Amino acid sequence: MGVTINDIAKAAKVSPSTISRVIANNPRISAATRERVLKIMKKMNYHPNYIARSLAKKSTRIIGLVVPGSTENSFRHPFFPEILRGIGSVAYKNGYNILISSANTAAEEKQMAKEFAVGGITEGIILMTSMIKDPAVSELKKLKFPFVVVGRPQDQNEVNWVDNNNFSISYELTNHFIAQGYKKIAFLGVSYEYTVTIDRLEGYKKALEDNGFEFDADLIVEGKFIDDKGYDLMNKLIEKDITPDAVIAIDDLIAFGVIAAIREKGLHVPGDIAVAGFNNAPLSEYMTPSLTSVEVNAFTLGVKAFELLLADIESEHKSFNRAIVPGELIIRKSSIKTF
Amino acid sequence: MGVTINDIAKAAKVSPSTISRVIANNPRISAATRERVLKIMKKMNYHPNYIARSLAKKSTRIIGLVVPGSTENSFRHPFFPEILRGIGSVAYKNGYNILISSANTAAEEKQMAKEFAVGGITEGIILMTSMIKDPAVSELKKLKFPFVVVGRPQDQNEVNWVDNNNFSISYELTNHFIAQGYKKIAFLGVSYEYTVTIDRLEGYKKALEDNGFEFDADLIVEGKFIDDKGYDLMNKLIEKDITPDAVIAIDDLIAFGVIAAIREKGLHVPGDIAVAGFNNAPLSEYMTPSLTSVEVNAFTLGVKAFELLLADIESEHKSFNRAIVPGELIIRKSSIKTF
DNA sequence: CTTATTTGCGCAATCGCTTGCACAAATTAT
DNA sequence: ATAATTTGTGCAAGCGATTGCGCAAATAAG
Repeated sequence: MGVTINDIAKAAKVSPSTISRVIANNPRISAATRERVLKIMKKMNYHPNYIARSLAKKSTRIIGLVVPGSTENSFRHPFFPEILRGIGSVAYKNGYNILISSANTAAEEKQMAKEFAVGGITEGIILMTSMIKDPAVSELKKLKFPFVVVGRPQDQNEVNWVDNNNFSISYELTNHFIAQGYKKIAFLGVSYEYTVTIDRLEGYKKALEDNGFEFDADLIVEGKFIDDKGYDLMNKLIEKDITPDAVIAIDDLIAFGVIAAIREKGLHVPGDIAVAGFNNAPLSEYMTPSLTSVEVNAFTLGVKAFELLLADIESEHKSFNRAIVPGELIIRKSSIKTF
Repeated sequence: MGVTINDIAKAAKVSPSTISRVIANNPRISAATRERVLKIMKKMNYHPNYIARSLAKKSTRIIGLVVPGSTENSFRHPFFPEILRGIGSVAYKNGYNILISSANTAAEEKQMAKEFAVGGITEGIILMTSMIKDPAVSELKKLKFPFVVVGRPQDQNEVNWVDNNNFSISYELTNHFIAQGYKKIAFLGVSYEYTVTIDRLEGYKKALEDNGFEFDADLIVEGKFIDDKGYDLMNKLIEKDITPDAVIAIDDLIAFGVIAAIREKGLHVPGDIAVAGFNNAPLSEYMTPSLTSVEVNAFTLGVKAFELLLADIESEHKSFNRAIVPGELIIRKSSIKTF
């Protein structure tokens, strides 16, 4: 089918090794033969077979990206594409391509991660998960395969990871409400399986504590990032006859639903209930009222993730590194007290 | 490093071929040895090397995804992640993984597509481009490599492609405005390099024509999907002292900017100027006013793209196929005439 | 003008797995 | 009981590259 290195060798009347060395720019090849070979390669429309090369060199220049659940679900949230953008931007510069796994369950995710690792396809893996106990993480740890996790993992000192300063940014956001005189601040969308929500919840608690507020478990509503709708979560609160004066949603998409639920009750945002989210969804600034949120710089998270991964791949001596990408509180109208 | 098929062979005191046949579930292997080998494989923690297998079998179970410009830019728009979701959902079921190219220029894009194809890495390529003259398309055509284009390509009868019914859906949208009595309908974000915008523009023109309206070139503003801001495009119109009573934006993200520009002039949407977009961005329904748009079912586009590609990869006799995924006009408040 | 280096290239093993062919042993047919 | 099949494995040649080692010719050093 394709023309191989041997075909070129024959045509150029040299050995295949010479061709290989021409391709590799090996200085031991004379300028004359180099030129001649290159010309023949061009004429015969030769292109190296990456699979064969990878086998021989034991290096593929491919990194794996394993996303939680299926790509089908994950990419529904703008956060993931942003990460991918970030990874892609640096990966390209370093000559790496990205292989995306498709898996549906946590078990499959682990399986895919394993195959990527032991199968010799990828040189390293970026794991987009922040589940407290992720089977893929323990698997990769066991295999001693280069990988980095996006989102603080439980065993944070034994893996590479990148994350935001979720604790402090949530602390800051909560303080923003308190400073304006809000007293009954609800926190919606907590899932104890994800460190990201745990960290944000802790920041919230600490802010309450530092301001002499009592923590009220009734103001916390559990729910998942992607699967649950903010509308339903807010209604859970309403059904229990609890009316906060401010709501922190774990994600902007949740916040949108929250606002819808509030309005359905005839109340106003921020007049009656102030609202803020996280992750600064693309359109949060365009809504009415514009939504206070936290920019998590997902793009940068992706960049840092790749950089850590590359360092891991290239380093001789294992060490575990992390990168904390600061989030930025973006105060907009939905959280500003009106008089 | 890893344990190979030979290690297993030695441990099981059989030949490597037998191991390979066990893995391949070849019926000529007796149940007894099969069991024994499987047990040893498990115990020694063996996993097949996909690179070696791919080389031997000349099949990788990987498809390539080539995106226009860099992933860095493309994934900024929700459309691409949606396509990816769709592709991923079917690819997974068929045991395919997805390799994403990162390229910055059209030339690099062509180069990547070529490498994916001739390099033996991928078995087929999905090209996310709808540029009129895409060098990657002609390259792949020349190579006779399986690929499908997302977006109607110029040589639509000589490649596989998927797309929306852009012409008719745009026709419908324009009619929606006309039916309500709008008379001066602007069309923002036309780029003559992309068939998608051309098709939509044609639908718009046809609707004007069918209703006895004269086409007014002054109402057309050129601009690019991702790079240009709707705010600037709308201001180009305003600067020329042209005030339409309705605006069709080539994309919702453009529409958002358009609305901002309109408001800055002290005008109202839809009171003074009605607005509609395309691609039904996730938050279009939540804005105030909610934005009339066209759902393009990008997920389905991705699904169809993969299906066509798979058919191409597996088919003996080449034929060119297409899939038209209907878009749906979603009428919301931004385009409803108020009295 | 030797001897030591450097330069330029070929040999052949290797990367880990697949597969057509061969062939003995076991099974079935005659 | 012999011939014809079927069953179960092994041999060895690929797949298309890379690379350590060796060696002759060219160049530099003494």
